Amino acid sequence: MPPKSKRASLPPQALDLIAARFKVLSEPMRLRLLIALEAGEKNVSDLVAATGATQANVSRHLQTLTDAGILSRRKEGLNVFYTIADPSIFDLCEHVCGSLQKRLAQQAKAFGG
Amino acid sequence: MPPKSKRASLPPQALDLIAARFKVLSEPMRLRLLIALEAGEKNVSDLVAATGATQANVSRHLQTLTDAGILSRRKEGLNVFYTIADPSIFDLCEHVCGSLQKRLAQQAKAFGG
DNA sequence: TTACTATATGACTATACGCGCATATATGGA
DNA sequence: TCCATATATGCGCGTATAGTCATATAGTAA
Repeated sequence: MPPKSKRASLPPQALDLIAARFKVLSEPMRLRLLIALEAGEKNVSDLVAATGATQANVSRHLQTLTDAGILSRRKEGLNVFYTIADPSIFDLCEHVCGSLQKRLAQQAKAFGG
Repeated sequence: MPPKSKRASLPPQALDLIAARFKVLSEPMRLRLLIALEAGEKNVSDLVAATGATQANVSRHLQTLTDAGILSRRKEGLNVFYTIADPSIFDLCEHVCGSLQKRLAQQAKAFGG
């Protein structure tokens, strides 16, 4: 998103793209896959083991993340290895987490914690 | 999200919260409302005019954003005014936009643009 | 070739969600 | 009181999507 001065005139198309990006990150299982991949390249079987999900389900989510440009694929024999292609998403996640922590802390205080 | 060193041990519950946050931001209409509100407090009628959406639809999205702690409500007579309660979301949006621009530029170059 | 492994995908179900319509709930004025 | 205005909400529809199961595809080895 452009800086504030230009934001109000964003074409609807651009907002759709930004929203789509957020949507890709809005599934816990996909976040799990990303975190598992932060330590480095892994193949599908590794990710199935790391997440406890079905192989089919893992494959689908990996496809979604790859289509979004967040992951990249590398085929090697029978295996397919996935890597983080856009590390900036972790900045995003940390940002969100900070915001959530602040809010939860406020709520806790309001409750008398 | 915690820094990389602690990220791998995040409880599933935390990931659900983060994913939920992203989901709130994954609707173009909600982004439109946020951008409209960045200029300052507005009531529902203003936002209906600004977005061209139905009053019912605007009300629903405002509720979603308020429940997420992103907006805050202030009632004044017949009107209800909404404000950005968590300005940090704009940092998020800019981050996403930068990432998208980089990727689209690469694709354009790969296409011979 | 056949058998085996790793990954992807078609079909299906269940659920969630955005939207519109109508209506309910305030609040203020005559 | 009665009416108008501003906002919220119950209901239904259509669509999107996560998940599972079974199967297809691709690569390896014998």
